[in-house]
Amino acid sequence: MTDPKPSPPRRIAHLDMDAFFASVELLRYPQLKDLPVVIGGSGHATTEELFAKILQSEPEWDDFRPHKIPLRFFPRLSSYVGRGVITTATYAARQFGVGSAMGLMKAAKLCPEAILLPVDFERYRHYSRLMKETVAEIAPVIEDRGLDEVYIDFTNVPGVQRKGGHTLARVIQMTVLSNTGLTCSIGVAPNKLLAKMASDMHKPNGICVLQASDLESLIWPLPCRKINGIGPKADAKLAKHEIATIGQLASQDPIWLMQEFGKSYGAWLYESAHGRNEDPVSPRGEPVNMSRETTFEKDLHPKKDKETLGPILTQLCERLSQDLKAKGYLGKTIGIRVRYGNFQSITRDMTIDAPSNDPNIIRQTAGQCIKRIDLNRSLRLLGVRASNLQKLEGNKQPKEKGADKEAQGQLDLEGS
DNA sequence: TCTGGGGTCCTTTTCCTT
DNA sequence: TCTGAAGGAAAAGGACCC
Repeated sequence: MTDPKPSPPRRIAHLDMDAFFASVELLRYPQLKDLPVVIGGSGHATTEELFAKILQSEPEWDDFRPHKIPLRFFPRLSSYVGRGVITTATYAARQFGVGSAMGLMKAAKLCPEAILLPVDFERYRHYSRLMKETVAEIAPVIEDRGLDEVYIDFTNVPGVQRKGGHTLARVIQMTVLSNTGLTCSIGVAPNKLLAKMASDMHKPNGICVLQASDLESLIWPLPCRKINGIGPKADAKLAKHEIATIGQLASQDPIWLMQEFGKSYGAWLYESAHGRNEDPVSPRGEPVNMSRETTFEKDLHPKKDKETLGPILTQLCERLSQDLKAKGYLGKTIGIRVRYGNFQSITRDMTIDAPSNDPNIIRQTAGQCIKRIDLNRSLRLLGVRASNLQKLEGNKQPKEKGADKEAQGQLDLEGS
């Protein structure tokens, strides 16, 4: 007997919001449209706090509505002091050579007049939820890929047959626009790998439908880096072998790729270059780890700056504990991450007897981990991480062990 | 010279137990 | 008691993503 109903060929969509952070900010501050705006930095005030301060010194100004705030009140890049990078920049800012991941001090030299807005994750999360709820009402099988992206399984959604999914994608695009005020780009293809590349092809506000037969004409001419999973390292290694395009990658001997890049990654490279990918669209499961980290304004020395570092570590542990509690998890393994002045990062972990989300236990364990690093080199970054997570059932809180005396602000750096 | 903060996933190394 | 092999778990590191 044969299968009564052969499963239909997969149709997978990838939805990517257009310049998400910047677009959300422009919804709030439309007066910034067409101006150079960068979003980023770290540790500085929210825009609300900034404006509250500025408005205090301008008693005649009493219209607090965001879209009424005059341009002169917006903070400029030139006035930013400290470390930090640009998370995203508007097109007008990019014309000055300013772009994502660039240091703010460097960007300030290129475009001092650019307006600098702090990252407002709360607001982005709100729009992200709105977008995902909108999509899920039309096509319920979605996979979360961060704030501004989702994969959608179109295969069994009514209407997918029309124009290869183009019509359905248009419906989603229009509904997202109407519910959020934001535009997005959608790619539709036989799998996630190709759908992701397709969504990038007609940006912004575009739709691109790819068939398997488009591989040679549309995918193979693209640079290898366009494959989601080939980063700067792999790309540089491919370039050394004069493999620049996906087509060139596809023509390599798979055995050679596996020898050169490892069995698993090499095989994956070969399959990807041929447009093959069977990954299902699956809703994200439980988180694997949670962490909090911070980069210091200037490098701190574990011994000389002990009084400064201690409270920072304690605060990171408290924030991590709050995160774990808010999401209902316990961590069985607690670890730290440090980055030295030369950007080298190292980690130290420790598995504890009973999983916990207690700030004192996290602090105590992190202190033990710190003892195992080189304490004679200055640190640029310090982070705390909980992994081996276990879901907390109901509202049950774990029995708290006695608070450790050294958990209250002193950096635990010396051997006992 | 500059290089954030969350994450996921994978591979390699180290440590422990038998 | 020592030694070595084997296997698994934990720790460490790295690449990648948004």
